[in-house]
Amino acid sequence: MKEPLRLLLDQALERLRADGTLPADVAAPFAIERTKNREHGDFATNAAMLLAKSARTNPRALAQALVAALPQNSLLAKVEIAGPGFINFFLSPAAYHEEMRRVHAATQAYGTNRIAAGRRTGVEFVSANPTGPLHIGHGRAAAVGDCLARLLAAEGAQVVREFYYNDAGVQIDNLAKSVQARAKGMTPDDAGWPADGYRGDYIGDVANAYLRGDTIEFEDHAVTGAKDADSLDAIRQFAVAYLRREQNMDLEAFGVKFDVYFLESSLYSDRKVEETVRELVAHGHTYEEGGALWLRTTDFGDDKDRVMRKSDGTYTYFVPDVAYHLSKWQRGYARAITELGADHHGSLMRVKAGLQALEMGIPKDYPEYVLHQMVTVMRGGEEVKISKRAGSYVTLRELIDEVGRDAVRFFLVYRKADTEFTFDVDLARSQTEENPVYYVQYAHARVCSVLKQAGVAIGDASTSRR
RNA sequence: GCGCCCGUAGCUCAAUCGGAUAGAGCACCGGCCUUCUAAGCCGGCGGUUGUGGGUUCGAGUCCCGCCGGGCGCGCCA
Repeated sequence: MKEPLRLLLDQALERLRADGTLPADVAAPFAIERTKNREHGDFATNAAMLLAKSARTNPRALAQALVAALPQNSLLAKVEIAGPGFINFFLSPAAYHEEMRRVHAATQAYGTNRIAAGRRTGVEFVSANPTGPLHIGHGRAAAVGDCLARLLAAEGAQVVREFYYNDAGVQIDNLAKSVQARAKGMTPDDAGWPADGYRGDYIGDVANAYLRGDTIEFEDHAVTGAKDADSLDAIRQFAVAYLRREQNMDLEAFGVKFDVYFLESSLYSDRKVEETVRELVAHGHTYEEGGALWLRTTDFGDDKDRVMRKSDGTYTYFVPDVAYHLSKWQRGYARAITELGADHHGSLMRVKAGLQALEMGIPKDYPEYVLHQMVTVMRGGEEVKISKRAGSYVTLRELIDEVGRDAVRFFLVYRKADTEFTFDVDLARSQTEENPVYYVQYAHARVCSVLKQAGVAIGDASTSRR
């Protein structure tokens, strides 16, 4: 509806330029907005306020001229000038009828546009380490990231949903050691339990499956438990496969599908990490000190330099992260969006600094970050504490089973991503008007009922599960 | 101590690029069931936008200080 209004205004402005009311060369990025207040009509524009100065008149007088110059049309019932020089548009019933016809004709495509037509856009989200079941925080990431991807697609972008697996490195070692300890009959409170081991009960499940020789099938691989508690390598492979499959099942239950699962380990096997380091060294943004290789991130706005290669020869986590984001650029993502928990915001600066230090013409704001704040779970009026000691937390799967997929997704995108959020399980489950999900469902039921009473066939839009 | 995010009605939160009288839901108070679901509708009450300055025609929004909360600050990820 803004487009026809903009067209009318453009014509009016053209007339004013033609008759000399406005200088021939002025243009202003005026806005057409929905009004906040019904008394101000349906839409309003600030055009007169923005152009008054160059017309050498006051906003209200210019607004008068603009309104007088508007072409005749059937969309507008009334046009008023108000306040400091706003022009308020009141739509005619015919305008609404016309819009209804457009909705009906466009069906699912209604409201989409081509702003980002064909633009290759990578949206990375969740990216949980395969070291345990997904929790509510991952759920927020999944819901926010998936909505973002859908919105971008609705703008015509060519969206790729991407999940980055940290399947190499210390955390995975800790996982393997934990499963091994379980397989050897230890429990987390025993003296010999790995120092940074994972303590959750699921570790025992993984160990049992491994010892039974279960076969894990996922993403067209299959891994079979070797039953050998001494083979840390076999355990690692099995455990990662087991937990990746679990996470994939959680995500599927949540209605989120990824196009690319990108493995950190591939960055090593494809020599991308090496290549990245070589380029950074070649461009002179590194130095050696204390047996370690440092990246001069302070050249790019960081508050201190960061170690890239530790004195033991291994890389710190952000180096593959830079290599990963470089690969996004090399794979042709004109736009890359990385959705992260706010507790990782410290890594933003490093990754961006790394990309800039490569001197490959990657834009300064690449990638774009979307951060979400922490989620806490309330049940029975009390916060459900995450027990680090027991390794227990409320899993995404439990929440989906308990309150339903759509309700969980609804609540997780109901608030801005950058404010902390408390998920009240009892509220989400309640069948009362305090539960916004219930309220929305009721509205849907009423619409269906009205259509039924009217004898109108219920089409795709109203029977869609979405 | 430093960095990032947040602070708006009793509660949970909106407020588009800095624009009009800061809006919703819940809660509370009052009205409304012979016809589409009362799981509802209508009305009312409710605000020093944490606080003190600044910028300007105009600030919840931008800048500086302070107060309060969260997260981060490793040759961990």
